[in-house]
Amino acid sequence: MPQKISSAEWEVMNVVWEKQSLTAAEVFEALPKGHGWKQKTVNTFLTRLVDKGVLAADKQEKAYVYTARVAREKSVRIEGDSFLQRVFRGATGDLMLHFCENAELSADEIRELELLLKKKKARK
Amino acid sequence: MPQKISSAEWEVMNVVWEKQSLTAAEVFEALPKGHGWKQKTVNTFLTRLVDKGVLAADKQEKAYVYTARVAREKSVRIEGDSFLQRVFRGATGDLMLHFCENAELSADEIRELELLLKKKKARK
DNA sequence: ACGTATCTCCTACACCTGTAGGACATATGC
DNA sequence: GCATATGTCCTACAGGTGTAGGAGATACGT
Repeated sequence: MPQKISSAEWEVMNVVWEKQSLTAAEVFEALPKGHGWKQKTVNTFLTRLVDKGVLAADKQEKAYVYTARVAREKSVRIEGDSFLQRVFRGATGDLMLHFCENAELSADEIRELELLLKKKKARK
Repeated sequence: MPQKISSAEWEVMNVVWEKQSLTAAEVFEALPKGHGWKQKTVNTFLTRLVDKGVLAADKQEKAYVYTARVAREKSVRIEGDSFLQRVFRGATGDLMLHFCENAELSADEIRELELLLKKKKARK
């Protein structure tokens, strides 16, 4: 039911989810520089996210404060499933192998993954 | 250099990569039913993929035969990186954990992953 | 050779996305 | 109170995407 979040909108949502509650100016400030987006552009993204029901805009004196209405986990699951279907036709194993091969993982991350796999095996 | 492949186009590419060389009608035939796409719609996707340089169209008598000009592995890497950045800000570990938690994995897949992780650890 | 089935080519159109600009309301410093 | 800064609202516009339709060329059966 939450509508699709576009690529640029994800950037915005990532900062909102992290910082919880911010004004448009604060979002602009917190965004990784390098996109080269103007404040106005960021405002557009915010408005669209509100239209999509992903953000709530709360008028405080002076300016709106934006807050997420959709949990990050939920959006990640939707986007993840979509990616999984599109690119790997739902084969999670293939997906995991791909990222496992094509990515750097810290020793810690590897340990954590091994643990998770062990638990998964045990649960069978 | 290959342009972005849209969601519907991925479906098409998936069958082309699998079957190697097909006509528009064959692609249409091979596509998972349930999209409800008309032949004309599929044709549009094929044309656009040719424009993007992802497919080659080869005029045989009667009809064009389409073939991939870009290796699946390459497109998967590009799309994968983009997804990784967008949703997990580049944190592969988080991505892996997400799919590990949210997905069914066969015993075989788990074994294979464990093996890969072990190799990765060894290579440090 | 003629009708019929195929295929391709060109065209369309609405909605989404990235990218803002300008007008107008409002708060703030002095 | 007035100029200035800040924020919101509405508008725009080109390129990408999903979704085809119709016209015209071509091959095929008889």
